[in-house]
Amino acid sequence: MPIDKRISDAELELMEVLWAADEALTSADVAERVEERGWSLATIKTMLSRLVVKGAIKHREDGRRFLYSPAIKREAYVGSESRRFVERLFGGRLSPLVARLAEEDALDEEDIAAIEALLKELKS
Amino acid sequence: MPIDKRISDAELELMEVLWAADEALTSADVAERVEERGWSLATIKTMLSRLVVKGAIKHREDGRRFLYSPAIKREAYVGSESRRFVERLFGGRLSPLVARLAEEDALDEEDIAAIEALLKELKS
DNA sequence: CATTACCGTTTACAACTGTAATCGACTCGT
DNA sequence: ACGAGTCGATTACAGTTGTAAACGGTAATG
Repeated sequence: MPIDKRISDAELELMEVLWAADEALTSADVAERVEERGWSLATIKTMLSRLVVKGAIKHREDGRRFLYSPAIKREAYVGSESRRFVERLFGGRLSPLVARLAEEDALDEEDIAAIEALLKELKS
Repeated sequence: MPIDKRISDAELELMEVLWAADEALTSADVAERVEERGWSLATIKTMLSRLVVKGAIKHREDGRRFLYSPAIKREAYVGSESRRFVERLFGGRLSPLVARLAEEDALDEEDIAAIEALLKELKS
């Protein structure tokens, strides 16, 4: 199902943790995996609740804890955000984005080669 | 100078108007150019003030009106937002973004050709 | 000159964000 | 069984955003 509300920056970090996990996680598990952010456990619980309300994750009860897991796929989210982004700043076209990043030296050889390979693939 | 605060979605629409104009515009001029959004003039004035505070635009007095113009270049803004975006969702690499959009059929022949040309250019 | 029109500024207010303390309920160790 | 710990839920609170009305001053108009 598609997401109705947007996912904020901080929330996205929790999503990444859940997407990366192969199993559903408790809030404590999540906290442990974003420890470097220095968020209090309370903060993480708040964000998890908000993500549930937004429909981005779901939880299953396990005793008196919740086990959280993504309700949307990363590819779907990333895809819609990407479309939104190129729409917003580049009139829906990807090439001006590539041009801009190239101009900013934000592309290295490896990336260039990867993109070329992708495009070659596409044309077949 | 770099932007300290982020520019919101609605604000960006006003920025686009100012970037597109060849001369500084009054709030009424701006309103006229985003008429289709149905914003009240008051709303537009609020957003312009906020943009001034954010340092994204500046204004020059002309009698008792202000003439607004961008304080940052579109390329600079778009560049930093783009870097931020690929950083946030693709670990700073552009190729996965291209892959994702390709997967979503968000790329047409024309776009692909344009990107290939760009890359060819880059390698020389 | 009084009224009207038009400025930018100030104030408003709800939704969303970041960040967290507190609360009521339950469980676990001693 | 009692206190300590732990859960999720509720409440908090400032900053941002979207959206706009109200305000105070000046300029134009009749």
